[in-house]
Amino acid sequence: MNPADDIKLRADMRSAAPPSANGIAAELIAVLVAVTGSAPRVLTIQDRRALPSGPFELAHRSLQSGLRAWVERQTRLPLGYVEQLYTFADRDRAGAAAQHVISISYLGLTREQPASGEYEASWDSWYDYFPWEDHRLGAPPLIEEILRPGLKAWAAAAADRTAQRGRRQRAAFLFGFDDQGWNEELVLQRYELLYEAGLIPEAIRGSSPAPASDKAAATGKPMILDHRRILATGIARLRAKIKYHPVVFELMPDKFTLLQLQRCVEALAGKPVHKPNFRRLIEQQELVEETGELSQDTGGRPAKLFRFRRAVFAERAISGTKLPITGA
Amino acid sequence: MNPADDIKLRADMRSAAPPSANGIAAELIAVLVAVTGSAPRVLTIQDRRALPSGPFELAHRSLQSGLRAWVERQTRLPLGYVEQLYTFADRDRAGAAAQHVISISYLGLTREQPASGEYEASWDSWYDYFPWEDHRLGAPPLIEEILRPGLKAWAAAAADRTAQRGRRQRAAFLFGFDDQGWNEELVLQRYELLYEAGLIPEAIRGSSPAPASDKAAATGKPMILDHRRILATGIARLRAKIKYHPVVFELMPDKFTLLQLQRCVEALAGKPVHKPNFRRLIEQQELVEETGELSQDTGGRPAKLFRFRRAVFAERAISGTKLPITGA
DNA sequence: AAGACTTATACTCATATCCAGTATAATATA
DNA sequence: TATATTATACTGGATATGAGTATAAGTCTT
Repeated sequence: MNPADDIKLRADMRSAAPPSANGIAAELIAVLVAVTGSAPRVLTIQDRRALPSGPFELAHRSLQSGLRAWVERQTRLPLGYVEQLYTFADRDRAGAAAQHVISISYLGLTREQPASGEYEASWDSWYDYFPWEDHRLGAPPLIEEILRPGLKAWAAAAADRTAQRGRRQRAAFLFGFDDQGWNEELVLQRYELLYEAGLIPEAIRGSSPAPASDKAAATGKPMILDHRRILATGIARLRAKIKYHPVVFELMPDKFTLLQLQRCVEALAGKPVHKPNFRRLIEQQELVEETGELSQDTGGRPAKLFRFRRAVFAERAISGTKLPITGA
Repeated sequence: MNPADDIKLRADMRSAAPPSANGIAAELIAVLVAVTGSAPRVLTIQDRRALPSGPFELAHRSLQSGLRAWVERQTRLPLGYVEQLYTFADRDRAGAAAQHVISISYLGLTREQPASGEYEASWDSWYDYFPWEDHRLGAPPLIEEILRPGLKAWAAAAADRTAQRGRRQRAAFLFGFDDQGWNEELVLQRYELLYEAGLIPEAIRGSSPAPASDKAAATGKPMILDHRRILATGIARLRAKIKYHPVVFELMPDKFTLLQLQRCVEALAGKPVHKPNFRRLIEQQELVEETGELSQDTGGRPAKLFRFRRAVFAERAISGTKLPITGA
């Protein structure tokens, strides 16, 4: 890809240090997540086509604290939870220009804030980028209508019969064809399958994000370079994490109803959750306590407001919690 | 690339490639694991005080393939499974010299080979470095005899009563005091607790690994810099992984008995496994198939030899498997 | 004001999973 | 021949999990 592009992308977020003759440049890429109501959101820049990234600075004690400081300075968002995702240095990921760049990606959770308006940053539903991942109202029609035929064609194009069968099985397993069930954690694997099958615009080398067409919309909004892959990694990690780690609360306001909490989990998991079981697990584990107040804007019977018991966080953070999201 | 670079598996580990004026140096650190009989082993160099590391080279398509090539050339070990662990760039991790170094650590599984004798590399039981992690014969006495008093003193030294209580609880939870149960996955947390409590020699800044004393032996063999922390990360990751991913087979010879497989799992988990349940799960999932042969050197009734069904690997690698290791 | 509708909250039940214990078969060794 | 060691098979019980149903307490519509 064209170096000029690359610079411009980050005109707003400060440019990464250019690689010197001997050394290697390092940059941080952040997947910042918030949830508003029932929408899982991710912070993007550059007309929603890029994840925020910034140079690695040596001024900080650790990578993590460096990222934290950088994000909080740029967006004024208080970061609740930060976790390293993956480090990339693939030679072909960005063409010649990026050969000497190491990208360290992070997942960060925050409460959405109107702030961060500066730098043309915006919060977008992550299902804009992965429309096939939202199964809260059942499997999205586009899977049967567009992805399945596309994957079928790709499978048929394999060299021999064994390879064809392998491709079909892989596609069927990942996308839950033939009632195989939907495993919401396989976000990255699904994206990479579609990529391999040529259904993702980014897969066409050197192509700049194409203008939106109907078909393109079905395979999700593109991003520059491999940013969509990094986003997929972040979503997958978060979906896995919420099952045994009380990180959901980092995304909630101070006071919330149990249904709000459930909606938040559903937004992340992309799956409906059984209400009675959800409540049973939450209360059983003593993760929350009543505030004594009631929420009036439920539209029905007022709901009790709860607060996360920060006290348990320390212990539960290491021991783990449970949420009723079926594995496969 | 220059072979001379890469060669030495770093005879003198201290200095990674010197950072240039503008750039940053990157290095790879590998936690290579094998299992012999009932001993979980890790490949070390430098008189068993360091993990193998090497420079990051730009010649490879990806970080992962770079690591693979490097390890296989250096040790002649076929790497079965490779996974990225974590990327460190902590400013204080190695003193001033390493300020500009980014370390990318990897976990690699292999079948142990007498090879790799070159470069003073050796295979050591990882319980030499973490003697408190081996609970196959029950909790090691050193926990009650040495660690518990040490942790108790550390807790008492906290500022106020609340902090004291917090420390006590954390220690009790991590080490399973008062019958809280042992969670084998918390390897890193336990190491860091001991580090924080000043019970780990590496915690004393600038101290070179002290000569072995009785007490030092109880807190495990030291390593240089933060290598022991990286090893702890690798062990923790592997212990978590074997529960839902069929990676154990990467450590087994082609043909094996079910008891050998169980011993391997026990070696990694540091916990005994219930034999009937273990066998049921393995066979139920059709992970293995009989070879038809029998092993005579069991000492008792000859055992059937099994072989891993590589066919399932592809699917199971994404869907997951189960092993009967109790979580906590 | 009545009825419909939405949401909160509580309870029950069947099933799957998992843990643990026990029994028996086949071989080596004393 | 007796004993120890290992392989292999079977059985019961506690617990977790998934799904369904019922009732209470409000709002909204007509």
